[in-house]
Amino acid sequence: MDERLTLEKIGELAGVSRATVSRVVNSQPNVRPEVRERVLAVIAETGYQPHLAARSLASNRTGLIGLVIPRILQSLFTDPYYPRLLQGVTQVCNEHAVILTLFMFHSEDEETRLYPRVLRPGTLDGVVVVSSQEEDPLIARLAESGLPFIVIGRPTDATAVSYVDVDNVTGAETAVSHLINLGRQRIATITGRQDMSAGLDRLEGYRRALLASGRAIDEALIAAGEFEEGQAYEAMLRLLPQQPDAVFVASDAMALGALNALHSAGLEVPGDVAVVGYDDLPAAAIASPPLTTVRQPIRRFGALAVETLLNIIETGSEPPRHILLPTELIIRETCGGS
Amino acid sequence: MDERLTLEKIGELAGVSRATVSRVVNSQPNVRPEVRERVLAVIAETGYQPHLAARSLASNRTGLIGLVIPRILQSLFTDPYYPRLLQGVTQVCNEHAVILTLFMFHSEDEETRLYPRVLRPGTLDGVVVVSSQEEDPLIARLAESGLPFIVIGRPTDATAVSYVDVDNVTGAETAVSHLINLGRQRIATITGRQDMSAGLDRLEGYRRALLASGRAIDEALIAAGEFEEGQAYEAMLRLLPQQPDAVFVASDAMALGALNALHSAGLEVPGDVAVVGYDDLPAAAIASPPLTTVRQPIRRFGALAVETLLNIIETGSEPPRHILLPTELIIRETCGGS
DNA sequence: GTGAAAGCGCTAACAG
DNA sequence: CTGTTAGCGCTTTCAC
Repeated sequence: MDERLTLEKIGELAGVSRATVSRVVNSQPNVRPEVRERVLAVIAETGYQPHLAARSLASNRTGLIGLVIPRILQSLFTDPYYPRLLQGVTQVCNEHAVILTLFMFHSEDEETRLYPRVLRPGTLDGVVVVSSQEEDPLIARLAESGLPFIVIGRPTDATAVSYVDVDNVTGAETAVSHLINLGRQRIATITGRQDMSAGLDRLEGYRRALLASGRAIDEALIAAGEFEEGQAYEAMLRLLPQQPDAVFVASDAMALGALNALHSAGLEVPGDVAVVGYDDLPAAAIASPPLTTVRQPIRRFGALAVETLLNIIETGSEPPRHILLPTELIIRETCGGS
Repeated sequence: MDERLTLEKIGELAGVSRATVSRVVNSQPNVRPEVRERVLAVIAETGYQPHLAARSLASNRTGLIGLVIPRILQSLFTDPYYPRLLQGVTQVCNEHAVILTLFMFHSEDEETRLYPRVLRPGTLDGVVVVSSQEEDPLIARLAESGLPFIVIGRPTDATAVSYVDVDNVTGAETAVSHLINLGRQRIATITGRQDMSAGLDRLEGYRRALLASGRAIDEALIAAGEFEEGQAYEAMLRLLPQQPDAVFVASDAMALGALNALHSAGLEVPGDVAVVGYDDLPAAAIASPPLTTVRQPIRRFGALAVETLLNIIETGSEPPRHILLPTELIIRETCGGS
C-alpha cells in the first residue's frame, strides 16, 4: 500500500484537473474522447476507486440501500423464505452496483431503539421494509421522513405506500377452484392471522372461488389457525364434525398440522379429505402424502422490490407503486387429482 | 421536514460552538456537565443525528462492516445456516451500533467484478468473510489491503489469518467415540470434500477417535461423499461389502443419502448399521429413524465473528485470532444408544 | 471542453 | 473547558 489515491492524484498523473477526472469517473459528457481515454488508462493502471464517503458527502447520495427485517416469526427459520428473498435482493443490488445494508431486529426494544438509525441522514438512499404482522411504526416514520422506501408484503392500510406483494387472493382462489373442479363439495378452510394481509387475502380468495362457482359461504367451515401448526391441528379437529371433504389451509406449516389431525382422526388424505396448503415449503414436498400447495416467486419478489425502489429513488415516489406477483399451484397428492 | 439539522445549528440553539456539540455527541470528556446537559436537551428536542457520510469523511471510520457470502452451495438454502448466522451477526451489530452490509455473490463472474467494491476506500471498517469451498482470492486481497477482516470457517491455509470456526475435529471425534462406546466394531465413514477444512477436520476426528481407542484405521472403511447426498448414497453402497456396523457421515445431507442406501439394501438402522450425521439440519430430526448428529452453535458463531472483528478494528489484527467453538452431540435413534 | 473554487457536515488539532 | 481553524475527497457551479 503506497499512499492513498485521490482524484487529485489521478488528475496529476493524467495531466488534467480533478474536475475532469470526476467527469470521467461519472461518465459525464463534455470530455474530449482523447482525454477521457488517457484518464481511463490511468484509473485502470492505478486501480483507483472513488472514496465513497467523500462522494456521499458531496453528492448527497450514498449508493446504499437498506433492507429492514422486523422481528422475525420463528417459522421463517425453517423456511427458505429469507435466503431466497436475499438472493433476489442482492442480485439486483449487484447489477446496479448498490450496496445492501441489512437491519434485522430481534425484539421490540431493539426496533424502537434502532429505527432512528435507519432514518439517519447521510446513510441510505432508500429502504426496503419487509412488512411484519402488526402495523409497523417504521412505515409511518419513513413516510414522513421523505426517504424513498418500498414495502414487501402489502401493509394492512396501504394505498399511499409503495409495495410489492404476492397475489394472495388469486393464489387462494386458484387453489380452492381446483378443489371445486375436482368435485369436492364441502370445502373448509383454516385461516391465517386476520391482522396480516396474507391471512386476510387468502381467506378472501377462498370466498371468491366458492362464490364464483355459485356456492354459498358456510361460516361453520371456516376455522382460525393463526399461521401456527398447533392451532391448525386444533382447528382441523373442530372442523371435523362439519364433515368437510376438502380443506384449504392458508400455510404449509398449518397444513402439516391439519394433516396430522386428519391422520389421528383416522381419516384418509386425499380419500376422505383433500388438503391444499400455501407457501411450498421444502417440508411440503416430503410430507406424506406430498402436499399440494401454492408456490410464491420469492426470489423474483425480492428482485422486483429492489428494482422498484431504485426506480423510486430515481424518479420520486409518486404515484405509489403497487405490484402484485402471480403464484403457481403445485399439484401433488393431497388434493387427489391433477 | 424543515431544513436539515447540522452540528452548527445545534450549536446555535444551545449557544455553543460546533466543536462542543461534537464532543457531546461523541461522549468525549472536557465538556462542563451543565453545558453537556443543555446540548443533550437540544439534541433530544430536535432529534438531531449526525450525518454519517460527513463523519466518515472526517474521521476515516464509517461505522459499517461487511458480511461477504461467496457463491453459495445450493444446500445452504434448505438449511437454516444463513438465517441463524445472520441472527448472531446482526444482534452484535445492533448492540455495537454498527451497520451491516451484505455482499452475496451468485457467480464467479460477479465475484471478480465486485470484489473491488468490498475493498473500496471509505466504505467499510472491516469485513466478515464466510469461507467458501475453494481458496478465496478475496482473502488474499483483504490481507494485502490492510482492511481488518475475519473469516468464518477456517481457510485451508490459515495461521496468518483470523478466523472463527467450529471445532470439527473434536465434534467428529466425539461422535465416533460414542459409536465405539456403544460397542460398534466396524465403524466406517463417509467424508466431505477434502479441499474444505470442514471435510478434512471431520475425517481427522474420525481417525483420532479410532486411534484413541487403540484401533487401526482401515482405509477400506473410508468412502468419499463430497458433501453431496447422491454421492453419499453411492458411497454407502460401496462400503456395504466391508460389512460396517456403523457409519459416521460428515454431513446430515449425506447421512440422509446413506440412510436411503441402507434401506434399499434391506438393512436395519440402527439394528444392522448405526448412523451418525453432522450439522443437525431440521431434516435430521424428522428423518426415519431420527438422526443422531452433531450440532454446531451457528448463532453464537456469527456473534463471535463480529465481536472479534470489532476487536480487531479497535486494536489491530496482530496477533491473528483463532477461535474454535465446541459442538454438541445430539443423540436420536440412528445410533442405537443414548 | 476544462480548470478554479466553493462547499457537503463532520472531526481533530491547536490556541486560548 | 471551549472556540477557531483546517481539512477529509468529492461534486458542482461558474468562468474561461
